[in-house]
Amino acid sequence: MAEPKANERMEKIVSLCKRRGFVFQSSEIYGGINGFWDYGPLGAELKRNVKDYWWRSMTQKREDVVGLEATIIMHPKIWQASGHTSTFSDPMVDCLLTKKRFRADQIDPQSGDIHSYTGAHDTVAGKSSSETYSVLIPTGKHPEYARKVARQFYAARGVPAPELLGETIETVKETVRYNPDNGSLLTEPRPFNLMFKTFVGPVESEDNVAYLRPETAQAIFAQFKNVLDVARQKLPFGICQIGKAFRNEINPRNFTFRSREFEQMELEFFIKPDDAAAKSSLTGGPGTEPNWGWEQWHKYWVEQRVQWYESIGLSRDVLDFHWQKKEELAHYAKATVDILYKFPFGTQELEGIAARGNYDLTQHQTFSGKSMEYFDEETKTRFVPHVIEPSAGVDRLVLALICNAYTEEEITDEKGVKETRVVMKLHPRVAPVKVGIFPLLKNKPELVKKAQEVRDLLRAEMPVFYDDAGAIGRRYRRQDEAGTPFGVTIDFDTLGEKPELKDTVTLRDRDTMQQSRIAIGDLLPFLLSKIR
RNA sequence: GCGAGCGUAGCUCAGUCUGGUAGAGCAUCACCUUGCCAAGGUGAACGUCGAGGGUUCGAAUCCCUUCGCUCGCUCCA
Repeated sequence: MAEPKANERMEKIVSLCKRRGFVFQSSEIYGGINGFWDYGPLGAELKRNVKDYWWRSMTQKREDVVGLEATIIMHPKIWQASGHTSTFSDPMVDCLLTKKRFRADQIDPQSGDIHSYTGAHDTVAGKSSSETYSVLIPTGKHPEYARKVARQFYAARGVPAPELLGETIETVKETVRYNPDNGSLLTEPRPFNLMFKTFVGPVESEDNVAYLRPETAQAIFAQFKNVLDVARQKLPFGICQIGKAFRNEINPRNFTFRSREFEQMELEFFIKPDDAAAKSSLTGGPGTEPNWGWEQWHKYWVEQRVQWYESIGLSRDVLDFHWQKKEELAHYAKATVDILYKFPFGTQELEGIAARGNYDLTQHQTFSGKSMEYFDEETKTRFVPHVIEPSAGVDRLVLALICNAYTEEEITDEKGVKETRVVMKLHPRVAPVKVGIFPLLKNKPELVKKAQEVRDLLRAEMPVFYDDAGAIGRRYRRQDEAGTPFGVTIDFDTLGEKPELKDTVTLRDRDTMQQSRIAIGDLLPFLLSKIR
């Protein structure tokens, strides 16, 4: 449960995101658009750092994963094969009395007597309604049951003491048009297309309907054979992709957490089926066992991913893990682990790591008629590879990093005055700006000149922010809110006022506010070691 | 999609009940001041009060519609 305090915290975070330029509402000048968000200067850097680091962790630091960048719009058959066309367009119906919503295909067929009315009026109040309405009751049940429900319906439409008009009774079998709970008529089924639809080519005809992808994963399966042919990889190996996905969420919520346009980082790690793996003696990728089955690979990837989160500042104690129970699993999944973050608005999923068997490749083999089989030279067997899928939401992760970094500290200065310091304790790896550079005083040209030299030295290698406005303490605090992990101040000692300190600067640590003296020549190696 | 609440300067909010042509604090910019942890001085800029329509001599304020945000329900592949 989100307590009021948690809600307050979230509001402060949203406010800081706007004030400092992490996140803006999309199309704000036109009143905004529900479920879409933009990243401002700091947010864009932060998100890019997250994606770059993930990409490097997958493709650069491993031998056994290669990248892919596929289009957002693909052949519509892909979504038939994946099952999205059917499961993403459930018709929904609402109860006309209670407004409760049902999936139309989940209503049990019922039989009984339908009592229909052409309207109702209340002569005393002088109100009437000509809306038609009907109620289903089991055959033989007293008609008053139906009339009671109908009176409630008309009462809710402004007829205080309704006298029912034009009652007719009809016996029906196997209807799904009535609410099983109270017999009330439901609305007409309305399609809920959770995939964004568009048309390829200038003519809007049913023949050229296409969809904006609701996930990036299917492109990996669809291109599996091509990648296999060119990448000189043997099982086990993975294909990863970062890209936009689109879902027409019924109800976007919780800031950027559930957006209609969002970005995913997905890996499909292909492995041998257990029986083929058991016969194997060749080693796979670095640090891997030759004959691991899907359970071991699944656990391996869960651990890999948790370590990755730790390396950007999300420790195990702010994460949560949910091993899905048998009955929660999608029918094709053998196991799924959700990695969750404890957001102020509740503990919510960042990443799902699913063991999907060979379901997806088999589906595409069936729908495309093209073989998805892999020939294992060692065991001389042919099979459709199985897959482990770590699938993470970039925007959710960025939001988690922002929430996790947001810190308010009570500071007591030397005069004993208390104040609050707001600091974004982002890990240096993902922080948008790595170092702030400040001349102690801006009206001393020699300080400014030296500070600009330091700025030019560093900005070739990392994002820096140069600031000479106002008091030095104020500049430090401004960078605290931006999450800049280090501050460098150029003072008169840098210029050689005390000869032994010539060409040294003050290095200030964001989290501890500790200051130390460091030679300008040592700055770059020091900073690079912290941000890589 | 339903219900409730909210929407006024970059941010936090007052003003709305009792219509009379928009305010505070912080932030921003310039100059002065500045000797390492923000809120000294002087000056400046900043809102068609979410949008549209209506009532009225006159609307931030009353009415209707709409968009957005929050919470609950629903949904969650």
